Amino acid sequence: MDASTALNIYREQLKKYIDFNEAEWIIFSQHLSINQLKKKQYFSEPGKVCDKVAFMIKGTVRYYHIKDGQEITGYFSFENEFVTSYKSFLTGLPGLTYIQALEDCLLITFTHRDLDQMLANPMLAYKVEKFGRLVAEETIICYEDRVASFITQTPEERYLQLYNTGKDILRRMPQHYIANYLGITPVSLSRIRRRVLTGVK
Amino acid sequence: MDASTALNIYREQLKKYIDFNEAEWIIFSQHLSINQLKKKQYFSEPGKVCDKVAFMIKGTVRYYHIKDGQEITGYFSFENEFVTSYKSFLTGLPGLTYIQALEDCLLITFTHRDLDQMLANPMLAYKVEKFGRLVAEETIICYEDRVASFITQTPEERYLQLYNTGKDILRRMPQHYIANYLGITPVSLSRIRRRVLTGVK
DNA sequence: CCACTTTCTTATCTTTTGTTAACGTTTCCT
DNA sequence: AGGAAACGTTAACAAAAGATAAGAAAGTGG
Repeated sequence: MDASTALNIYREQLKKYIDFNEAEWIIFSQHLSINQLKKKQYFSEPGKVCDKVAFMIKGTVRYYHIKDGQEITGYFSFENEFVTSYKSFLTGLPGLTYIQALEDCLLITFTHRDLDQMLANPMLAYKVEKFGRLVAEETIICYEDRVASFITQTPEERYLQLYNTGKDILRRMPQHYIANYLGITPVSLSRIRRRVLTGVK
Repeated sequence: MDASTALNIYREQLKKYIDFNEAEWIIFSQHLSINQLKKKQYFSEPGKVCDKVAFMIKGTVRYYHIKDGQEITGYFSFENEFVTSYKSFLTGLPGLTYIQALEDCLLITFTHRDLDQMLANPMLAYKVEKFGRLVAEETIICYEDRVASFITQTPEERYLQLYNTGKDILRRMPQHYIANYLGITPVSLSRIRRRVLTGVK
């Protein structure tokens, strides 16, 4: 895929949040970069500041932490979703999360510095503020549901909910990553699946 | 406390996000209401749209769901924090959460309709957009940490972290609410506390 | 001030999850 | 193609959490 196709996809997807006119888009797009990741490359690593927000044109990433020498996968991103270590990006402090490409990825990114420049530009400031607010609000809604699932549901119920709504994750991610995502071990998820899918035991 | 004192506190606290000049504040504050809740009254209830964002001047609330006839407390808000059922407010759809006063509360609120009016007012739009973005981003950071705690920590580790950083919750909330907040039962938290605080068993 | 509710702990028992290890299968890499 | 790594399941055991109930302590509201 060439750069201009990718940018057009981005512009189209952004209409969900904000509709730039031609003049605005010319300036906005000057702050964008194309970023390609080979499988297993990192978009972000613990100890480093994640100073970019990416939009996934093609590919998938997973977010994971290391605890006691073990990888624990907390999240995934797919096509047409944003990718960043939000807290690190917003605070400018080093993050704790690996963000790793699971397939070759094509990303469109802007840096925090570019964001600041856009917010300082009267041509763009208002729409970029709105863009930021809407993306942040959408993110909050996802988190609200996710936290509620940890508070009110058992691991088995979380799996069933994912089974009914999370086809992308189930289809495209290995099961031991999904187990982490649900807050349980891979062995435990294997047992839950036997209970749920076969009715045995 | 009288209304003007409360509004001054609000204005002062908002400086963390945005600094309104006199003219702006006059307009902004016309969209604010004072809202008092007696202990046990509800700020929001399941099945109803939460169409207000509140700022807590005085008091505390808890957020809870009902599951299988049981209350499950998911969150708390204290003085100088925002209070809303974010998803319901943003989508305009009925929420699932009770937000209940645990003490008599003094709140400053604006409705979604007022927010729309402010965003439509060129005098305020830019600063209110920014205000919304910054509050949303702060909320995301809290959620990111909270989800990480469910993914990477055991209930005991979550309790210890709260013990080291969450003095307000520990000091002001009954233990069975805290248990829910940590994603466990009150009985289980009582056992964890014995293990942790006495070293027994 | 007294009854009533709420809160917390403890005990017992059951269920679930974690841990570790083994095994077969699939996928990956060169 | 062939060796290595990754993946999913299962088993056995230990550890933890859930459910339920009982009782003590603290707080609440007439």
